[in-house]
Order: sequence, then structure tokens, then C-alpha cells
Amino acid sequence: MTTIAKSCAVVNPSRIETQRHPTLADVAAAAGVSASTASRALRESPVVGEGTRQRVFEAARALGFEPNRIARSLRTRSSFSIGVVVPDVATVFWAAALKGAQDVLERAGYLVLVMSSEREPKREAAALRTLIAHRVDGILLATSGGYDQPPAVPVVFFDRLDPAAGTRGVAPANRDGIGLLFDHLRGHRHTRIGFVGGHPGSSSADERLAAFEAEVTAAGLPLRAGYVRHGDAAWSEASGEQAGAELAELAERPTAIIAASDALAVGALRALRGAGLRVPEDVALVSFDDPVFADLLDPPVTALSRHDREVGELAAAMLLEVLTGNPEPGEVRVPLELIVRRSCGCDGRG
Amino acid sequence: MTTIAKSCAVVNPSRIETQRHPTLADVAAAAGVSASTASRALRESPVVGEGTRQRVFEAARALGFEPNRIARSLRTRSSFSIGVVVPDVATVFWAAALKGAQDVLERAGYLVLVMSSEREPKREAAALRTLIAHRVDGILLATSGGYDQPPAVPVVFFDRLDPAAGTRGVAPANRDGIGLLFDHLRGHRHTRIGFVGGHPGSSSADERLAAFEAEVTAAGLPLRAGYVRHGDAAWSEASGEQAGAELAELAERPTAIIAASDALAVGALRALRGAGLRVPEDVALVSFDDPVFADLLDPPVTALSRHDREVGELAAAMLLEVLTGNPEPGEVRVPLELIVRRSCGCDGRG
DNA sequence: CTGAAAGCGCTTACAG
DNA sequence: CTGAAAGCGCTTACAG
Repeated sequence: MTTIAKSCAVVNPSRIETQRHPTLADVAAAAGVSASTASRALRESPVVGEGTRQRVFEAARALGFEPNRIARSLRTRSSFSIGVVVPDVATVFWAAALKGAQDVLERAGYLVLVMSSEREPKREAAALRTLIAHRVDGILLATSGGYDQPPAVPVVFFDRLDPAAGTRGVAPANRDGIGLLFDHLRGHRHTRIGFVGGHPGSSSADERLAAFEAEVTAAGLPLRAGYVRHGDAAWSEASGEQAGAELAELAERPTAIIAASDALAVGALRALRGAGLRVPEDVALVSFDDPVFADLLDPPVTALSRHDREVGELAAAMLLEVLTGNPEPGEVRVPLELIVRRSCGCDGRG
Repeated sequence: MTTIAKSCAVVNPSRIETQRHPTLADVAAAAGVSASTASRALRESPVVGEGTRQRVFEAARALGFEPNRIARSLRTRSSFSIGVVVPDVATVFWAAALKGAQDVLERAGYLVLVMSSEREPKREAAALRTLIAHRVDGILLATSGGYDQPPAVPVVFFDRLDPAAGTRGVAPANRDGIGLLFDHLRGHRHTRIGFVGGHPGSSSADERLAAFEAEVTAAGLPLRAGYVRHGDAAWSEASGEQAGAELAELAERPTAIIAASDALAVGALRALRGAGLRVPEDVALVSFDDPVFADLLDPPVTALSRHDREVGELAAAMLLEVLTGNPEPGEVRVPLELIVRRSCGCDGRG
């Protein structure tokens, strides 16, 4: 007792007396039963008598008892929690995907532990270790490359898939999406099409770039190295602007640009303006991810619809499947649609 | 043994054999020492011999041992985790504030548990209970009204403060911010100024509205009920559009509008356009929170700089203070600056 | 229907 | 410097 009081004082010597949480033993004592019975009553075991059940609940209510999940987890050897690690929680895409995942996971009774890797492999690896240390039942991972050997729990990838084949994952249909964008630009008769890609190394960046190159080749167009630029690790707006500026300076400038994300597109738009170029008259511009308020931008930008939330939901659902014993291997791709506005050269009225 | 294997089989009968996590006992056995010594070695206790220390670390490494934090938490009676509850993780403001908080908390060694209340008092109360059940050491709360009696751990409010006085909290300087917006509009000689507020009931909505009314009165202008509109619970863009449309329809229409948030402002902008009104020529518009890509909107919108991240950081720092025994009571306000662009009537060149 | 006992995986006085 | 023992707060066979 003395020990406990002392350690409390060290940890939290403020006036706010962190009142001791009542334990199951307290409830049992108050209800005049054993801890075993109290536990069974609280867990609605059909075996306990009605009167007993009521007395226990009453005692628990009176004491403000909230069962200690840490103790329960240790005892039952299952934390009923899921870890989610994303490169950056404050990016529109991951914030939305995270929300989607959290919704389905919480509905299934899981606690969600969110960790941010800040796009660094080291921090991702650390986050994974922390999650394992907390004995999560499974992990949802948008990898930044910190995943080496599989941890001791099921993992489902999302958006940024593991390069190794055969791992479970959910991602946007990158290839088809780029195809939609490319075809639309071709419909406007463009032959000199530039590309502002994400940072090489993630499946999302790499797939979109590969799809772009495949489209160019399939269209019988020349593959010009100078027409392909890349954003920085954060796919930042600033790096999109830099890339856009480089494209704008080219002697034989592209007449249209595909940006691999919203921030990259907005950065490119800013660069084009800065270079005194009109969009879409001088250079057309289309974006992979639909920018926020895209229809109010000047000009309104043509882009692919967002299904961020859905990616998170599907990944969570897949993990739940695995956890309940339906391994359901392989990949799921979320289809995207083209939203035609004006930056592509259309008049924006459909 | 049989029991364990059986229960494992029920939980996860997939081929992915969830390998048993090695325990401290395993490490101790492998290193040829007792669990006590292994524990001390791993925790870098100065008391253990160098040779022993090395053998233990080697064994831990070889086994891929990751100490079970659940067991440690139970034993030490401290989870070293902090709960953060926000109305919606996918809203720009909270995503950024959350990230700020998470950064400082993780740096201090805490695990962050994020919960979303979806703006419902019931869900907020449930989230709070879950957090308590997980024995978090403290809570960061942007309340939606689900907080009745103080939980058994320290709470710091952020953005949406507790109406009760004297509680700890961090929020933007709502009053001063509205003052900045209002004064700027007055500088443009506007006398008929409308207000699209947030949903009444949260401190952020109420403070901004009160500040607006105080400014109107202080300026000697009439307080017209018809000039004040409110967004819905989510402060959604659609509700901002609705409010903007109502203002636009007024017989004696305001010549300027202050919107209490980015989404509300963008909604209002859309409504104004829909009504065939030019911004800022027919109606000027300024926004409290700086919209994403605000400078590329048509017209670029004048707004208050965002300090979302800072709000989260400061709230986290305050909680840390409390946890280490420096109660530091009261409120902190984060000052905002005006970013002048074109929607207010300026030419946008500063 | 209920209780005593064991144990989940750690940490930490207490002895040596 | 090291080990045996107790205990954190639960759950769950095992007996009655």
C-alpha cells in the first residue's frame, strides 16, 4: 500500500488526485460475491443467477467500475486491437482511408492504434515493433519500405503495397486510372504529354509511372525522358511546382500534363501560371486524385474521383476476414472514374 | 497447452500460423539466467553484470523477443498511452491537430490512441469509456458534448473547449480572429456584413458568433437577425452553400460575408456564384480557416492563417505538463494572422 | 449456480 | 550481482 501510494506520487504529484480505478475485487466485495462470480455476471454468462447478476451490476454502476482491458488482454491473450500505420495522418488520402478503416474496425469491436511513419522506413519499422509489443491482433500497412520480415501477426497492405508478390492488399486501380486520364487527353488530340509522378519507390508511384509509359508506347508515341518528372518523398505541392516549372521550360514543351496526385497537380498548375502559360489553352492539365474544391479552382480541374475511404474500408474488411479464418488472399483494386471539368480543355458542362 | 492451441485455432484457423511470441522466460532460459535478471538486463539496469547483459541481449535478438507491453502495463500500473478524441479524423483541422499532438506525445514515449466521436455526444462518451478501460494516462479532447463527469485521468481540451470554466484547454484565438476579419471588411467600407457561423453548441462556433456580434455592435452597426446563418453539425460545405444562398436571396443583401470555416466559406462561394453574384464586386467574402489551395481558388480567398498543428502540439505539451506534476491550469490561445488575397476586394498584391 | 485456484507476462522489493 | 516470490487485474477450467 505504501509502495503504491509512493509510486503514484512520483508519477503524478499534482493536486489532481488520480483516483484509483475500482477493480473487479472491489465490485465483488460490494456485491458480496467472489471475483469469479462478479466476472461471470459482468460478462453476461448465462450460468449466473438473476439476483446475483443484478447485485453485481448495481455494485459496478455504483463504483463506476470499468473493467481493466489491459488485465483482460493479458489473461485472454488477445488485445482486440488493430494497428494501422500510414506515411502521414494529415494527408487527405490517408486521413480518409484511416477513417474508413477505423469505422469498420471499431464496429467489429477492435481498438485502433494509429501510427505515422512520416514516410521513413526506420520509423515504419519502429512503429511495427511498437504495435507488436502491444500485441495487436493484426496490422493495416501503407508501407514506406520499413517492412522487412513479416511480423508475427496478419498484415494487410493498402495503397502502398508490398513489392513482394502474393501479399494481401487493397489499392486504387492505378493502371486503369492513368489509362482514363491518358485516353481523355488523347481525345483532345494531344501527342506531347508530360508526366509529374510521385516519388519512385512506392507501389502507387511506380504503378502510375509504369502505366503512363505503357500508354505512351501503346499509343505509338515516343517515350521522351524529359517529359517525365518526379515529386519529392512527400509528393509535396512544392515539388509538383518544381516539376511543372521544368516541364514548362522545355524547348519542345508538352501540350498536356498528367499529375500523379492532387498536390502535384496543384503545384504544376501554380508553375504553369508562374510561367505565364494558360491552362488549358497553352497546356492542359489533369490530376490523378481529385483535389479538394477542384471545381472552384481556376480553372476547375479534371481528375479521377477519390475512393480513399473505400480503400481503408476494404482493407479493414480484408483483415477481418483473415482474422476470422477466411484468408482470402490476393489483391483488391478500387476502380476510379473520370470527372471531366475544364483544365483538360473541355468546356466543363459535361 | 492443449487449451491454448485449441483457442488459437478458433481465433485464427488460417494457414498463417500466428507464431507464439517469445516471452521473457524464453529469453531467460536461452541466456541461462532467471527471468528477474533477464528483465533487469533488458531494461539496462546498471546493477547487472556486463557478460550477463550481453548474453541476455543476444538471446533476445536471436528469439526476436519484443517485450509484452500489456504485461508490463499491468504490472507497472501505467499504460504509457494517451487517448485523443476528435469529432472527425478526416477533417483537415483535426487531422493536422492530431498529427501535432501525436508528434509530441510519441516523442515523449507515449502511445496514442485515437478515437473519433463522429460529433455525437453518445459516441464521445463511449470513446471516453473505452479509453478509461484501456487505462490511458491522460486524454486530449475536442468535445462534442459527451463529457459529463470528469474521468479518472487528466484531461486537456483542445479547439472545442469545455463550457465549464477553469478547465485546461488550447484553442485558436477565435475572438481576435473574427476581429481581424471584421476590421478588414470595415476597411473596405462595408456596413452590411453577413455571417455564416458553425453549428451552435461548440465553443468554437459560439465564440466566433459572439465575437461577430460584439464587433457589429462595437462598430455601431445594427444587429440584423437575418444576416446570421449557421452551418450544420459537420459545418459542411453543403450547409455553407445553403446559408450563402439564403443570404444572397435577402432583399437587402449583405455586401460582405464572414464564414466561420473553410468549408463554410467555399460553400458560400459556390452559392454566390450560383446566384450570379460576383466575388468580391457584388459580395465580398472572407474565411476564418484558410481553405486548402485558397490562393488558387477563383477568386483567391482572404482568410486567417491556419495553426491547426500548433493547437494539437500545445495541447499535448500541456497534458505532458500535467502528467509530470506541473498543473499549469487555464487556457492557451493560439493567435491567428490575416492573409489578404482577393475575395475581400483587395487586389491580391498585398 | 458459486468459489478457490491457477495463470496470462512482466517488474521489483527482498534476500542472499 | 543474481534468484525466488509476490502481485498487477482479470478469466476460466475445475470442483463442489
